[in-house]
Amino acid sequence: MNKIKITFPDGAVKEFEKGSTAYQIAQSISNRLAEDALAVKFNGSIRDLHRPIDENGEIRFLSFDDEEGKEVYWHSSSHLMAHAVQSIYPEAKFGVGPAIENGFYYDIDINSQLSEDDLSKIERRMEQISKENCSFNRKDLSKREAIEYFKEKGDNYKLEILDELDENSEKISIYEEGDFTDLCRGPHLPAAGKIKYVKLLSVSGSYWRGDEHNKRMQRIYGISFPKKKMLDDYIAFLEEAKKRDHRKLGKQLDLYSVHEEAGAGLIYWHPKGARIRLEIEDFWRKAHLENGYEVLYSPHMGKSWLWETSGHLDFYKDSMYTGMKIDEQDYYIKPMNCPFHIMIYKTHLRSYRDLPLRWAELGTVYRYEKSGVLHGLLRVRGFTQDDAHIFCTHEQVEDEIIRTIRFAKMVLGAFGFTDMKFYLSTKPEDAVGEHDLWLKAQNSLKRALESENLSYEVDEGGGAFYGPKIDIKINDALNREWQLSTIQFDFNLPERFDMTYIGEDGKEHRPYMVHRALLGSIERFFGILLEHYAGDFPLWLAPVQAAVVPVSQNFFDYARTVKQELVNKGFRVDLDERNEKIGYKIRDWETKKVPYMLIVGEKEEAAGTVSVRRHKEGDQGALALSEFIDKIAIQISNKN
RNA sequence: GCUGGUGUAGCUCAGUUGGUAGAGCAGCUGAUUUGUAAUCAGCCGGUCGGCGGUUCAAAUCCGUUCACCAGCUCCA
Repeated sequence: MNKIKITFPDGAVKEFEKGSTAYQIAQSISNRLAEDALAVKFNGSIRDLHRPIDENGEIRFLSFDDEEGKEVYWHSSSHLMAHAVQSIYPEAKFGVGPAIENGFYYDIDINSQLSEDDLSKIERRMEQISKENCSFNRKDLSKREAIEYFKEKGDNYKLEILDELDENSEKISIYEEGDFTDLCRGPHLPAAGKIKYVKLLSVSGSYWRGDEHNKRMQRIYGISFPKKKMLDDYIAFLEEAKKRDHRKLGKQLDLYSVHEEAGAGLIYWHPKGARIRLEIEDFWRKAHLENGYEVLYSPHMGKSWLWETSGHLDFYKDSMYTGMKIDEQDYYIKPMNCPFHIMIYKTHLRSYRDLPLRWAELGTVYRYEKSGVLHGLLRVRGFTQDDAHIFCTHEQVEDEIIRTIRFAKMVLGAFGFTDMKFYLSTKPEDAVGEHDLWLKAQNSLKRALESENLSYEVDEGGGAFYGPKIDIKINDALNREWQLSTIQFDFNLPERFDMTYIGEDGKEHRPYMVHRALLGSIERFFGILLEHYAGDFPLWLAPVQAAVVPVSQNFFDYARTVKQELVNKGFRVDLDERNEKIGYKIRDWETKKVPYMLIVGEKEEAAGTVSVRRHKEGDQGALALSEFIDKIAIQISNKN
């Protein structure tokens, strides 16, 4: 048989010569398809467009709109970049160069330190090579041949990779692109010419195989697109993200600070930042009390007994702040709240009738984070978790998980996060607890997600050592993903602290324990929220909700009565009594991102109105003060 | 923690080959009494991140330390 049958995505089946390439197949359908395709998926596996096809099967052509097509595009781009680097620095040796979520990188070993200027040099060289449109040619070698080849080149990195490849199961392939050759599994674009718009973003240090004891390499990050508009949009996105950086906005809006002299990773909340935090916490507390939780407070430190019992001193001592001696006893600052909640649990003999217990605390903890990982509010050394522990019976646990998921959706939704993804993490290798228990727990998490009709991804082996978990990630206004909520089983602590309850049968049983945080930490959540809203907080969170701006000193009296009335109604209002022109004041309050300005002058005083100016929108015209009050009261209750 | 980079006034930033620090904004004072994104003038403000060294002389060169930035690793 010299014919093969190819099935297309629309169900059509056509015959082709055996050994036809995917490119030829595409061409026979339409030249357009052949031009747009980046690679193909044949019988479920991705391949180059130019590899011959010898068997019947299903074919799908991948474009830049497909995640997989994008990956091929960016992976080929990383090869193009390496090619360009090699032509400028012939002595360069290459590590790995994969596609990543947004673009690609390549680890490069050269002696000179690369700068921004060098990046644009490499960029231009890439454009040149792209114009030459040299093709990516695949060659299949045996492992022996490949080793021979890279030995000759003196390329130890590739030899090291080859060394770990399984001789039998994998055919080794290399790709040639002009005079550049690289060990690679592929697939690749047909030719470099498809890579049109390239931006090299940064260069930074990395290590061979990510191990700091190994040789240091330089990693160049870049991104590329087939259309100019796509690149422009991406660059605009980067600029927007930079503008929203919470560290920048935090300073600009006077929300928080960190002090070199006082300790890295420790956050100082200024009045306006604290005001927002207060609103977040008030909402949080009220929501918990309304949803069957009770609120606890616990100490910031405790004797070493707590941490020996919990196991933290064994497992996590390096992340705990050094203990201190008080009355010949060792004390530690708490890195988590759980043992304290367990202490409260154990103050009574608990009955199955008491369960479930849902105990929440805004608990401030301290963890030693390595200096290099600190990052504004997102990674700090002292932070307040919106922690809760649910103690329940085996029968109750599934309902409790469902309740928690619903509650999380409500709480996150209040902050404008409605786009969320769910992840189920299962048993890791170094787990504690019986396998049976794990399976049961994982199944109840799974059933909870499914009964709520939530689609989720499974992270095999991604659970904590003490239990499986559900994580919730949200997408912010720039469509960036952040992990906020986590719901975790714990098989470890109930055992270690010997927690029990008396069941219906009059016997002692071990309660189930579930940890959960919805916002994660208040600090980190605040940073994410700040970037999400770009500092334009909704009215219910805004530290100053309205500024009363008199046109001149003649109207200060009226302005004061306006302010007072709003303050009496519980709104947060500033009065601008500065001796400045109105244009100056408006500009100033706009830059402070205050949601409303109330301009008052002769007309307003005579009519008992205020001229309303909405932040970013401008003049809204005059309203009677009472009308304005009604309007914002509604807005606040809708959390807009 | 590791690699590279950065650190100058409250903020944003200038500062030539080493000769002893400057702008704009903010702040203060005065004039102006203002109608929807910057009124004018004057003044105040800096151990040039800290410590140590080289030098007649250091913001500038060297060492060290702290902090920040990008990334790596890590994130119970």
